[in-house]
Amino acid sequence: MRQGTKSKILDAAERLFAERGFADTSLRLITSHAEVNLASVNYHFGSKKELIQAVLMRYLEQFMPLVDKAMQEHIESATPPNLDQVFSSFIDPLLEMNQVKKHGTAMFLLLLGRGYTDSQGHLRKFITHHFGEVLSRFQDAVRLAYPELSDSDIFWRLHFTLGTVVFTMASSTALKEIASADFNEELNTEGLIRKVIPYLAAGVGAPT
Amino acid sequence: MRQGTKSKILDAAERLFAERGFADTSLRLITSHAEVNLASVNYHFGSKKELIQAVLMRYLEQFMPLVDKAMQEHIESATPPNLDQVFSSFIDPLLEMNQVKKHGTAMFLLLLGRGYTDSQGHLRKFITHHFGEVLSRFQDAVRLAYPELSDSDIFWRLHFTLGTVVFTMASSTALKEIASADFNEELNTEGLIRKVIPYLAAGVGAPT
DNA sequence: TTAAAAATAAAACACCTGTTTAAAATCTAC
DNA sequence: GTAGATTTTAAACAGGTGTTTTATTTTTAA
Repeated sequence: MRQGTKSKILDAAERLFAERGFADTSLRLITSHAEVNLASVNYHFGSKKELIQAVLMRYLEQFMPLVDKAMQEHIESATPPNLDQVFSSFIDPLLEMNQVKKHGTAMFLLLLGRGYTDSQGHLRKFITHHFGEVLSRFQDAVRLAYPELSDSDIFWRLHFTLGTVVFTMASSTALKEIASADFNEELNTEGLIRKVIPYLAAGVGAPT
Repeated sequence: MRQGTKSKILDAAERLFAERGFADTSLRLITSHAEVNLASVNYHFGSKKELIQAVLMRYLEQFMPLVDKAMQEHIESATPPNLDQVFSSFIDPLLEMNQVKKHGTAMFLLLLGRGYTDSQGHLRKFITHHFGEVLSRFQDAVRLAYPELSDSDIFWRLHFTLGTVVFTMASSTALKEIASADFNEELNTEGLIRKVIPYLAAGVGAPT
């Protein structure tokens, strides 16, 4: 066989989750698109919940080390970074997801968004459990760039930021269509990322 | 009877939608909480989709005229507004939702968030269809506050803003718990709104 | 009071859900 | 080549979904 059952399931699940969300994507839909037997999902992954985590894990374990490295560099640098630099550190890791797979960047952000907003947010716990240190390293870099900001304000503004990114990606298809019709502006994922960075940096850098 | 069937359904549906999302809330769950017959949902509202719209409509038809009035005042004012003023115009209409019903503000924003991110985004079309003029009046006020910003950038940044608000509210319960545990900071919905306004104004006002 | 309209109720409809079982097929190593 | 483990398959399981039908009750108006 060209491709193992497990990875055929992951590929189909990933596409469908991004398109329709987790709740609206049935295992039967996934397995029919993947052209595998229904029972193989439970055989290989245990449950639907674990399949969702496996789909995201494939991206996270590529993405997080790259972010971590960039934040480390900011922290260990002789001169403290500014917010634009900190946020721009996400651009390369995000675009690297396109190497992993076609439209990987958009898909990763889409999945992340769905994971954070869909029911119960069990993915939030999953992510903070597996990658908590990376997130706190990011927090450290922001603190260096804006030392006057309290820990509480850093916390809140970073979540505002996450919201902006995640929501924008979740609606990006619809938004790109409107922008294309209204402004004759064809934007790809990279263009969108570069549009949002100044917004985020200014927001986090706002006076309190 | 104390309360009509129709409004008992709306109240129960609203609470459950906000807690669990649209897809994860069944009509049977709604009707059992509302203590009405299952069939009464389809009798009074036609379908689940129309029930969702009715739940949001109850808030929107209170909220939108207030926003519209505030934006009109900015537009007709002799001196152009600044971005902080434009965004602060949302505070009162949002808090007014608490008069409509206990925890109304939080619930309204929660529902709005779910509606924008849940499947297919049919609520986005519903809102732009019913309240398109209000949204474009908001756009006009932003243009007055920041004339150098292109229409395309206004469009994108306002959607970034919507993302911030909607995502923050959708995760607000979890976030408030973390903030309470980590920073001994008890934040209510109004406090959260006042925390997010400077962030939004700075983001939209960022240089391009 | 009575006839028409509106609302409620219980039951059935047709279909979809994630998961499990048990048999068959395939692959792996001796 | 054959025994054993791994993987795939079809079928069933137990329960949930939104919606519709039919009958009954309640409300409204003449």
